Amino acid sequence: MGRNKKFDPTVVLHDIGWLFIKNGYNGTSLDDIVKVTGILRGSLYSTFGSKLGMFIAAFELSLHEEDPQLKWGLLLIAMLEVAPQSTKVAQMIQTWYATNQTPDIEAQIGHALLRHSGIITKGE
Amino acid sequence: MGRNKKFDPTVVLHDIGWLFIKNGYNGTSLDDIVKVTGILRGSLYSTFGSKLGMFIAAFELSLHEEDPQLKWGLLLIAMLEVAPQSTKVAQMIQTWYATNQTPDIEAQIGHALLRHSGIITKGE
DNA sequence: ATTATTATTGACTATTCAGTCAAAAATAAT
DNA sequence: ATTATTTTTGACTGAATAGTCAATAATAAT
Repeated sequence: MGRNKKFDPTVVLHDIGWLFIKNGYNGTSLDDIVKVTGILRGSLYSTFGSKLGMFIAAFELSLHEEDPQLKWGLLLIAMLEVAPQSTKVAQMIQTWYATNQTPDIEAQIGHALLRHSGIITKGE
Repeated sequence: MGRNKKFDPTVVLHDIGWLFIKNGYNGTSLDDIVKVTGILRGSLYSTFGSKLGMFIAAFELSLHEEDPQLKWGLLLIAMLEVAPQSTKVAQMIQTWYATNQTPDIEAQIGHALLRHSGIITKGE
């Protein structure tokens, strides 16, 4: 009963995820998110609860999906910016790490960060 | 002529550096910096010009010093948070990378990030 | 001792921030 | 068609933000 959402949360979370990757977590404002998604703050808050809720939902989505760019981008931001202020995010990273531990995992992370910061590109 | 500084900029930059490591760049406010250093904003601005100037000075110092914790902490923050909004910082990282490129550099970066985020500790 | 120069002080500003909420709109269920 | 329920809307709030600046204090150079 009542109306249905006008937007697809999954689509919106992709937009939000890429925005966090571009600007960082603390570097992204809610006005930025409103602008990028076209969804007004009230709707965003009623769906995701808080800015942190938006990050967590986008991060979780990225872990259950195929796009490695999105996943690595959000992982880096989660590790460096968000984990210190959210035990839930810290636990999510822990879980991911426990599941994905390989001999070259550190090199993979380092590679992702070098790519993220633009110091190396594609093949390099 | 005129009075000399009451504080040692090098000491202050260490305090600022550790604060940036703890809270991130965008997560650190000038009130935080004032509190930690005991130096009022006017003096900080007349010495370092801007918040970005404070980061750059602390980062540069860390690259010319011995403390690896400080250096790696600021490198991570520089790569993930600051480089996207400062070409100067991006160049500093480039220069550092060109000079310190080794076969295991990516693993080193990944290791530093895992440590920073508390996912691994000391020996692990 | 005077003075020109520099540093300190901290109140102030204008802007941006995350988050709220009452009203309006839409619609699923009956 | 009515109604109960949900979503949307966007103006609003109080707090925090980076940065400024005129006044004051200190002092190095003369």
